[in-house]
Amino acid sequence: MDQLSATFAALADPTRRAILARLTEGPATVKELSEPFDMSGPAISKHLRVLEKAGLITRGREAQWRPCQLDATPLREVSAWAENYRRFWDASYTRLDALLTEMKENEQ
Amino acid sequence: MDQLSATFAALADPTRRAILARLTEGPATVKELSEPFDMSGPAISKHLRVLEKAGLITRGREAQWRPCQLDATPLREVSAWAENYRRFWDASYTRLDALLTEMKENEQ
DNA sequence: TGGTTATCTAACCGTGAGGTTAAGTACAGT
DNA sequence: ACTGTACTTAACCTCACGGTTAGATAACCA
Repeated sequence: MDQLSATFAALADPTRRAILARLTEGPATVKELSEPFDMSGPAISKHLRVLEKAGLITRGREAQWRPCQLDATPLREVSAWAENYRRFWDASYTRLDALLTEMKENEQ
Repeated sequence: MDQLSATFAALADPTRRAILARLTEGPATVKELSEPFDMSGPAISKHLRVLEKAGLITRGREAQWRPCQLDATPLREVSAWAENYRRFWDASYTRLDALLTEMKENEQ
């Protein structure tokens, strides 16, 4: 699976997006991350594994804790990918497109 | 499944992203969209169904054709979501963050 | 040493995703 | 009316996902 697909797949789950949102406030242990969810530990562990494989988090070791930290690097690609479609949803870009089309037609 | 999850899930497949890319050049029939892929018709039909349910394409009817058209509206949400993480990957934002942190520490 | 806490691994389960083939539907052209 | 083209539906297969429980591992604490 390519990087971008892995990133999108990781982001497709609301639990994982919530974990990322929590990590914007700083590192956290697995226990802390699992608090908000009515879900078993292993389930959270699996989500963290998915996020780690997608490169969205990194994990350390401190005694019996495995602190998680956000790594937003893959989101740069997501943002860049979406940007290529901005002109298809952004009204001002649409107007610009229309203007350019009109100019192109007039010059023929 | 919520809208954002559906959008991310739809984008997680490279075939579907390629279809969207093709549709930026204008509407296309199912046959045209399936040309680049070594894949059966029904497989493409399923991908189009996923894209349609995610609101990323709209479909018309013209005789025996079902032309597909890009609708990038859901990508606005994707872009907005990613923007919330920009400061975690963008170097200039990182420097700004560091500066703000330093200022905050100094004023205490 | 024993007990508690944090976390992961293993085995399992139900469901849905992504693919196939075969058959059905709908329209066009002759 | 017949044939071909475009597309969908139905049935099926395989496999990965998201969850579970039970047991293993590792570190701290008394």
